[in-house]
Amino acid sequence: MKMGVRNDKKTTMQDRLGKIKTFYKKHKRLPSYSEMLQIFGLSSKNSVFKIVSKLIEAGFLKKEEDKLAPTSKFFALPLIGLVKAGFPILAEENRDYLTLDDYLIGDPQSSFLLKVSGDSLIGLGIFDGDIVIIEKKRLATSGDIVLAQIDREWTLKILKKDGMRTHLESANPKYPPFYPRNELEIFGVVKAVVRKFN
Amino acid sequence: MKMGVRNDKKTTMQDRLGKIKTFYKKHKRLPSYSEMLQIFGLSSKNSVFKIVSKLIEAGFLKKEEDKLAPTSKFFALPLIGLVKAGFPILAEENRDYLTLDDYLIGDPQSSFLLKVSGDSLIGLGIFDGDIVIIEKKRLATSGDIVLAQIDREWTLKILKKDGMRTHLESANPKYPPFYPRNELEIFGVVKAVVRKFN
DNA sequence: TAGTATAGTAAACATTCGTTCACTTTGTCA
DNA sequence: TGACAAAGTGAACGAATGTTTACTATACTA
Repeated sequence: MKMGVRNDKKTTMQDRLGKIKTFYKKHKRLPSYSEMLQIFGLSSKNSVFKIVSKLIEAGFLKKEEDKLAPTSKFFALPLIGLVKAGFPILAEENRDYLTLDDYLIGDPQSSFLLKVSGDSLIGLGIFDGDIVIIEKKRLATSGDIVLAQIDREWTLKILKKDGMRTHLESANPKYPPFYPRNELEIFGVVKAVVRKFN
Repeated sequence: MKMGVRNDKKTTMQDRLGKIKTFYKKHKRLPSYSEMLQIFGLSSKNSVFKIVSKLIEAGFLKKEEDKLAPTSKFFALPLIGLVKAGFPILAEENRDYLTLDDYLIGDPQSSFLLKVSGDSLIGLGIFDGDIVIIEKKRLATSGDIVLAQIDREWTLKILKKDGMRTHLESANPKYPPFYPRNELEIFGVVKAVVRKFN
């Protein structure tokens, strides 16, 4: 059996990669070679050296300027498309990889999260309790979901520019459009929404 | 003005923290002290040493077993609640911090992402093009959103157990419930959903 | 069964690491 | 103006780092 060998090797490698991932998740950094010694239960640094070399070859780690660092493949989750009837839904090939943080957050410096309350945006699939990622900015274009202060009251709504005037709308037929009496100040634009089940 | 001093200091610190964050985002690791020298444009390692000490005090970095590592505050985005009329929406105090990856992904090893196609779950706020986080498992409880194979066809639906029988439902009145002719095999449970706008 | 690649051990190495000490410069407040 | 804290410089240090070389044990292949 030709594949037997390669699979055994692979599982061991995956095991070790898993141990490194666990370490990384806990410590937010890669273990040093000495630490890998303990993690792997080995006793020669050269063993670690070889293992790391293979992980670099496999594309999970990399070196830049002699420093070891994880690649994006190290973090990313496999992203698959739902092929209607096809089988190879979890096959190794044709996989994309995606890191949620990178995918969702453009500029971390100017972003923050907001826990949504209310049902005024259910039409856009934003429910009570969802968390939206907001990018701080004072300008937005018509159709953007904005965090704004309308006549001193904070709200999360859809920005609509009809000619000269600007107003806010809900995504729920229950609520009427909001026309500012005096001020309408925009503080940020919703870039993404996330929701956890259970 | 008492605050003037502290604010000036803070911005400098924030600047430097920002530079470290930028480095981290690019290299997926913290810069060494020598690298910080370049990043900060300084020329004595001891300067870096002092700066790092302050960042540790401020709670952005930490040491464990003599190794420098970022804290969760280093990564996290501020999470705020929408106080109806209150002002201090972006105030430093009373802030929660949240890392999306940690928040959304429970067990990275057994999780993968799936790009949703179709409108069968719009009732749950899961739209065409959204990405769901799925945890691999073969068992689920009634009400879970599951990735399943029903009579050889892959689908993402709500699992319903009515007594002995098990079937799948949509979250869209357009579609009828699906009762398996022969087989119904569960492959994973949807733990979260994310959607990017624009 | 002999041959050979794979995995691990052991010791030695220069390099880089973070830290400490002593000193200088800058800026603020009384 | 003088005093004092904050911010930065420069050199020196032991300790830990990743890498190399040489050797051993295991296991698959022919």
